[in-house]
Amino acid sequence: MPNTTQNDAPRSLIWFRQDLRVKDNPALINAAKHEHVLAIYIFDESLPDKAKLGGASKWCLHHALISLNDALDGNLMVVSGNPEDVLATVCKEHDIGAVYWNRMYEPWAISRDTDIKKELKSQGIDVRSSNGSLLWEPMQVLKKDETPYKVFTPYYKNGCLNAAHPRYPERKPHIGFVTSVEAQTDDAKIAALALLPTISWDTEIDKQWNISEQGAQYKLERFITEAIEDYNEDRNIPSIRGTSQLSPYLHFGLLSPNQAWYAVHDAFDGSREKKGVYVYLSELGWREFSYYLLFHFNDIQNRNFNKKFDNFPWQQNKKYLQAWQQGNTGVPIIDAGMRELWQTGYMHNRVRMIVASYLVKNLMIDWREGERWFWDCLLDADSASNSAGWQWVAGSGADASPYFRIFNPVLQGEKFDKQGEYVKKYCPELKALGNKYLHKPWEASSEELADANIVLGKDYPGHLVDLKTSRRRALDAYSTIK
DNA sequence: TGAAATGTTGGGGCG
DNA sequence: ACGCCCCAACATTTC
Repeated sequence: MPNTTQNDAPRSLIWFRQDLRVKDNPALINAAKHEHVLAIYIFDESLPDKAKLGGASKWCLHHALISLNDALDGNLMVVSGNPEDVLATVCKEHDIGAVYWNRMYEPWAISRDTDIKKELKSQGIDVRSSNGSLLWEPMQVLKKDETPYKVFTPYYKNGCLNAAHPRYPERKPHIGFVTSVEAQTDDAKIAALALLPTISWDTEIDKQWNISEQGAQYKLERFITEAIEDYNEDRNIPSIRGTSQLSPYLHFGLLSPNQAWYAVHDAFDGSREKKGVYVYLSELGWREFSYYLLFHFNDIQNRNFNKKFDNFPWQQNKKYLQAWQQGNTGVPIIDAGMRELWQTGYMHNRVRMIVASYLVKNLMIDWREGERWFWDCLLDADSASNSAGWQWVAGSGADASPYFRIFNPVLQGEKFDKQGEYVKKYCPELKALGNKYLHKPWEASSEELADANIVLGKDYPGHLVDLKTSRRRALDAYSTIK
């Protein structure tokens, strides 16, 4: 940080939030320059509804905290409460002279942090925030006229790629901890936050995800050695591991985007020529763009970016919404995706787009319903990416997919899940159905269904809505607002 | 990071 | 050999 002299208070505090790692953590590096460091995580249950974690997210957080505490040799103080009160008390009790954190960009977090900064400063404490979760911060990328970009490509190419290079990842600093019984934590103390589910739906998830800083590094290495070269093609196929699967780690900051960005760059000698490399880096760019939009146009979580959509005749239909949520729409690729989400807390990206298009267009249900369900169910739930993604699909977002671009889930299934491996994994009742009707069982004859031991409406649902007429209906609705 | 509708072309069957 | 029709296959436009 230029032109700032280091505060020479002997004791500093680092407030961990969504940066649960010891490597490449700017706030931790700053805090560690002091003789003694108090590390704290504050679990706040009084957050606004929009910010309250869903079950899968909580599960992730639990493991992330265990991992962080471990990396800090048991010196992560873990408490429940209101951050403003907790910080004021802890700073007093432990004679803290400087407080550090990495910035968050959700509007509620910005206003909370602003208040806390003011309060702590009034107590004579030095407070500094750093950038620990974005490659380029929203305020530093603007058009020539000083206004924010609204279209991805110029934002990324002219704004980001021409700006100063992102920070190169830094090492874990040497840390001298405050010695205090109160600041010592064991696993039981983290367990007491009750972040784990009371019924154990998480055994499957447990096998698939190693939520730790080390686990993030493994995933990143696997991605670079095994998947990135064919990323451009393979990322579309839900039955294979063609995507990076780094989103949960990025969300909680077990991995910084800088670590991902430079690991990929360095592995390919700094060249972006390989298609998969270029495309992956631009996916990190989309993540940046989501935060950028959230920062500059801060109501994208609740409001249509494109105001025309305020008049869109969304349908309220509990039955349709529930069928979608439970994976009982009768459209195999949709149901497989929604069941994957429910069972594993994750959904393949291609399938996320397909199920979102189906909800918003074929069922004509408000994107906010989908956004809320994803928020509740996803391990990697992230309000910036989630709201930007849903608005993109709905057509109401900045640089969105045009409304008339409607996915046909049958064609998408036939294109990206040819052999039905993905569908059959989550809809095992369709196991014996041949490829011809696998993605459209409602068109199979009763003999073919009988051969596959399926009675539609009993073993597997009949389809909720006709794809052709519901598509037509959505287009007609769109013409009323354009 | 669509899909359907519509338009164009060219080969082959056929009188 | 020729024109006509049909219809894939591909291209373009439209939603």
